[in-house]
Amino acid sequence: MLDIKIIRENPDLIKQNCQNRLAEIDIDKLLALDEQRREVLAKIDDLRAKRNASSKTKPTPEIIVEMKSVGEEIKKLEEKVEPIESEFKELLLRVPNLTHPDVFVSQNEEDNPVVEIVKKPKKMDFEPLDHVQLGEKMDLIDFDRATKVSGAKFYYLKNELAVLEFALIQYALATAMKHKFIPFSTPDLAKREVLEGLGFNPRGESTQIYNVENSDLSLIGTAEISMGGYHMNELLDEADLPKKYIAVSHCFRTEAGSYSKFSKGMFRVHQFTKIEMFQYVTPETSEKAHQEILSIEKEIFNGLEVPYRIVDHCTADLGGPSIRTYDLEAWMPGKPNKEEKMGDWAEITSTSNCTDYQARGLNIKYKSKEGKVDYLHMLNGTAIAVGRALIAIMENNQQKDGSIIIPKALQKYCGFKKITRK
RNA sequence: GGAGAGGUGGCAGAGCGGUUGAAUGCGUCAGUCUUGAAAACUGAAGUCCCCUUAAAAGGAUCGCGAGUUCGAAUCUCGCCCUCUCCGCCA
Repeated sequence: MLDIKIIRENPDLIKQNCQNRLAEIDIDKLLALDEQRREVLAKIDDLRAKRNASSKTKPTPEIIVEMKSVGEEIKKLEEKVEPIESEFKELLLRVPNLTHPDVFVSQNEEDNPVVEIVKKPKKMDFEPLDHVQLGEKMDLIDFDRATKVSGAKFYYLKNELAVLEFALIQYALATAMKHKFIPFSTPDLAKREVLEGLGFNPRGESTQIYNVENSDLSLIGTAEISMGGYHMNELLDEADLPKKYIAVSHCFRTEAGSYSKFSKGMFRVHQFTKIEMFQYVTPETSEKAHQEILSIEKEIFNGLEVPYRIVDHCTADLGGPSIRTYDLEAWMPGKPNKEEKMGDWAEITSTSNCTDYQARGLNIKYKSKEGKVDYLHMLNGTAIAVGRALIAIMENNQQKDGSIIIPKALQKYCGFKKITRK
């Protein structure tokens, strides 16, 4: 969450920021609620001071009577603040983070500037199949039985593709570990307070999150949740920063109301495996850490030999906690673009600098060498989202006969160089 | 799932209705001493809220939430978590 003090002191800036980011939040109402709650809280504090003072001396019968009424007054005021407080908090949680000054301001979500086309798509001298067709032809994915067992937007990986999932995991872990990231395998469920602290809204109307019945647990949509919650309510030492983690988890998303035409097959599903980078850093180093995560993402996808480009989210497309987000978009020859032609760029990774927004929500601080205590900065970034990486590899590396060449970097982890069928 | 014990400051650990924000030890920081360090001695020190240019004052905080009471770390209830034993299980 954002610091209420910043909102109090810069209401116009915050309003403009909300507008740029398509966040419809009534800041005036938030500030009015803030004022109201502080006013009542001040009264409560005064009454409590009175009570505390009296309970330090021996109580006379008269004082006991007087304090009894003070107690009732306090209770009344507490009941009065309660709804104000909860409405205030609910509103505050929805205010997005500030925005990095270099982010392109646009209210159109499609306006993400392309920073760099790192590897261009290669021309194919045959009509490429999409990953669904390839999966069927080479017996690698079973959508129909997944639908039978689990419903729409699930899949079974089969044969070489099942092995490739684990090869991708190992490759992603190994690459990040070269950069001193500590490997993790995480819980796939997390408590509501963790989700909320990180800026996810598990019970909102259009939530992407599955909740577990009769509990306050949710299925995580990303290991950002399990790794972001990892240091909740902790005070870290600056000497121990940065904390660099690389985590494997399953990810679950309801994908309520999402398109199907442009998200065919394995592209947008309810469950997938993802390897995620996460960093806890000092405020001064978070921009550098963000660039580091981006550069590791590039290293990983250079190794996978996939054509890709980098985009820098515009204000309209930024998630609430992030001040800046870069995506890697891979070229997918089997994905139709808006003009219905085959081949389009599609998001395969995303890295965000969430500065102190999540740290404030989860109460994670660090103690500097000088002894100062402050919220630290938190960043996340995809190493590999397995499903989408597989799509990119399959569609770009397919041969005319439907066989698929495995990138060299993966061969030592999966033990084969090509997927072929007689 | 059943039985028992327990959750107190950075850590360990007292306190079990009123002057306790909390003994004591360890650790941390500053000072004295020392060429320097260690030891010893002296002193400082939690976090959050509110109000402030600042300081001071005030409030909250002893797992979380509710209750009893003039007054709760201390009593009651609910929840969460940890440990020991039993059962079950990959």
